[in-house]
Amino acid sequence: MAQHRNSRSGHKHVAPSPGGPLLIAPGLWQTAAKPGQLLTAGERARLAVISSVVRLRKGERLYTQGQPATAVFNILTGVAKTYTPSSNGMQHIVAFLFSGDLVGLAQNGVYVDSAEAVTALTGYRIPTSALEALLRRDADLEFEVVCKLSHDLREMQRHAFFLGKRHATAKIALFLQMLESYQEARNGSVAELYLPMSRSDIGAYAGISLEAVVRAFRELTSRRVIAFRDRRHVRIVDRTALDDAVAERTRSV
Amino acid sequence: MAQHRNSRSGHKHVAPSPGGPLLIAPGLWQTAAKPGQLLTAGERARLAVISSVVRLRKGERLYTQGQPATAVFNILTGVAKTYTPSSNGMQHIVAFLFSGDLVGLAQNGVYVDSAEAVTALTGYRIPTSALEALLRRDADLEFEVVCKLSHDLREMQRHAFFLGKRHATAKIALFLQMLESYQEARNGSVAELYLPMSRSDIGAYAGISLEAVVRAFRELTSRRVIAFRDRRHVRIVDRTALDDAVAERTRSV
DNA sequence: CGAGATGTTGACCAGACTCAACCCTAGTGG
DNA sequence: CCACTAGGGTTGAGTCTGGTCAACATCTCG
Repeated sequence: MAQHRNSRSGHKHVAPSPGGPLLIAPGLWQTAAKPGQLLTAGERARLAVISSVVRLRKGERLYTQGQPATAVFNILTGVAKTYTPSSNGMQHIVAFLFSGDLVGLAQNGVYVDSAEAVTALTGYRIPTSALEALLRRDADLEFEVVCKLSHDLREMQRHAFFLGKRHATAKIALFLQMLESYQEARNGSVAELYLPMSRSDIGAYAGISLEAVVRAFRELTSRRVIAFRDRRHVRIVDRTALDDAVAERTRSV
Repeated sequence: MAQHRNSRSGHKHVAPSPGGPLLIAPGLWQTAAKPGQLLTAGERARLAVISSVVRLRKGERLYTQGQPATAVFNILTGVAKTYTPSSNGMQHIVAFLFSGDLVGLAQNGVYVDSAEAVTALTGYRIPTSALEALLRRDADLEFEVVCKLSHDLREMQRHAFFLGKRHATAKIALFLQMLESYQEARNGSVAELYLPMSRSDIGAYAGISLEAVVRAFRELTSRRVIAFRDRRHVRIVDRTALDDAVAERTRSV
């Protein structure tokens, strides 16, 4: 792998080798300073040794539900989704995955869902056998994995909470808040949200039809809570009103 | 390390010693023989050293959302629920916890939800500081925790899937299947399901009103899919029809 | 420039929520 | 042993959201 590194000017070149896997999550029991990258340089290097880089185009599969789970994936850039088939041929989206996330949950050696790229994607492919061996040797690294899994668990709980909302508008409002916190954790503050996924993906994630997604967006737009620049870029205009929408009460102007 | 300290007077001591904490989950990457207890006797003993036994009556709190997360709980007997406040003073139930489960998820040192006993409860209270120290020393034990967290993550995904269902009957059918798999993993095969929680708890878990819960139960009963012995005991009569109900199509017979 | 995919809008209708009444059942005290 | 009570549980009537279907608009890419 790429060995020669420039001197300690503090700058790493990104193009060929991004410096190893990335795990992003807030602290668990420590009141961590800032939610950020969990791994030390050494840990990233050790993980990099056992992993390979993957690149996928939009729409390509990472893995398929029911197949033998030979690897876990760590996303570097781009967005992925995991999904399971639902009732009428539709798919239920389990999660959207961003940089610093781990994908590839297994049970009894088999993937429990399918994953595909929502945008162009780069990431690491980490074989499970090497990963397990490494984890059993390196308790500190493994502890970071525990933190990350705990974080993912909380995120799933938020998703569940969100699916429990009755009104489509509340779901969409919560979805926007979720996206915002994701993008803020990665890119710092954002003036404008980017929606990489299609309307039907949002619907499949929120548990509503894509028409309901559109209606909810229209509702929030007409109430001057959000404003679209184009179909993929929104700005949150009135944060208080967005909170009200999440709480499922109509804003009393 | 201290070996035997359980003869301390004044401290709660379990008469029929349960042998230490219990972690129940299926395998992750290995095609494990049987989904069962993950910990070795040694691991259980090491955990027991740092934990204390707790006993709660029905309705008592384990911990409260927002308070400093000083401990994790491991359930031995009984049922607990975790919940967060929802819109209109209602509560959204995040999960029901059974024996072999871990409760007490934290973020930045603070509990992310509240937990209380649904039935009389016994369990272990494991202080986070001692737990973290132990995990960082014992990678194999920690790996079991990784497996358990992965399992919980899958369970949350099932819950989310379940909340995405449109029809109340489908949700209730899925809820029954979930309860069954829980009880089978613990007690072996069960001829009859026990519902320890109230109808409103089921509604708060399923994201529907308690009236809808009742109506769904009535619907399934009148279709001869299930049969109630009393309000807390159900028997699954027609498994195929139950699957059909989960898939949100009416049975064509 | 055209064709297929994606996004938007409207009309209609089924199903779940709300509200309000009533029915059990377990637990209490006479 | 029984009457009483409080809390959950059950049922019904009316309202309203969101699903479905169908038409149309817009975008993307060859």
